[in-house]
Amino acid sequence: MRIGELSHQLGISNDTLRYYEKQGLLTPNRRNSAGYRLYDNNDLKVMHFIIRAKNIGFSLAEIKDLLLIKFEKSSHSCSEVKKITLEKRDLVAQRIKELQQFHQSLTTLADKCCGSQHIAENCSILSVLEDIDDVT
Amino acid sequence: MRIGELSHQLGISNDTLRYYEKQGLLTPNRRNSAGYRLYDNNDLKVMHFIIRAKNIGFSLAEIKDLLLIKFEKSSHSCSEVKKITLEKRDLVAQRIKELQQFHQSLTTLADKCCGSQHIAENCSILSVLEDIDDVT
DNA sequence: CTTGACCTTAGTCTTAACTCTAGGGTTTAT
DNA sequence: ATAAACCCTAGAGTTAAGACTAAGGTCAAG
Repeated sequence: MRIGELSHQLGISNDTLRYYEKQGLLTPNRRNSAGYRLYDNNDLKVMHFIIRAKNIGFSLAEIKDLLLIKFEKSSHSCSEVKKITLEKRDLVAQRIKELQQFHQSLTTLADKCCGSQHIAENCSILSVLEDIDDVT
Repeated sequence: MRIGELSHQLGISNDTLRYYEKQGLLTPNRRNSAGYRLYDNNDLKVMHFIIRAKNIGFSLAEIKDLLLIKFEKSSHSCSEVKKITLEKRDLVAQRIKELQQFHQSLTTLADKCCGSQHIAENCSILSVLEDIDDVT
């Protein structure tokens, strides 16, 4: 498929795809005679991965690292790969924990807010900061 | 406390604190005779909140929104506040789900990688994209 | 009473991640 | 066969979130 079709499927712009290519994230392996980029289904999958990683908060440079994680036919580099992967995973786990705390904070806020009208004057993010700090 | 002490406690720069003030996130309520900013313990708490929200991926503009969430002495605005809060919370929940999927993907990758030597040639992020897409 | 650490504002610079523009070639539908 | 829709490259512009600089005021120690 050409760039327009891929970008449309992904809901991103052609410019973004070309930018990612420039950053070394995804280069389509073929061009047609006119020089148009030709993407395949694997490219689509890779882009899904990239977009997901980006939403999670990885930078393009980090995503490039992730995409470059590969077994290099030696057990040495393989264990290195595993180490990197587990480090990234721990990072993700840490973020999950933080998000869960934040989720709890917002729940606390929503509960205080309007749940019972008579404590409505406490209805502010600032009023739950202590709860948040307790969790942290 | 003055700006230097606060920034030191938080592990951020004075510039960042002044920048946040410019963006309307946190303005210390007092200055000394020389014009130095004077922060108190509540400011410290608010900054902890801001930093946590930022780590989670909220933009400064969004954090400002969060900090402005307040009960306006009318049940109408209070229900509005609750709506906004729950929307933000849903957003956080969505991100938690995505992160969990990503965590699973990285686990799958690490397991494939070096776990048993004979499948080591599959040791690449790309080789688990299908698993990821199944989850998605 | 001066030296060094700290603070002020205003303004410029940087980086990441796009986004847009100009100027041109290609494909497709009518 | 031509207009509309698509694609190309190179390079400039934009935004967020700071970091840095200049030029100066303040404060505590020796």
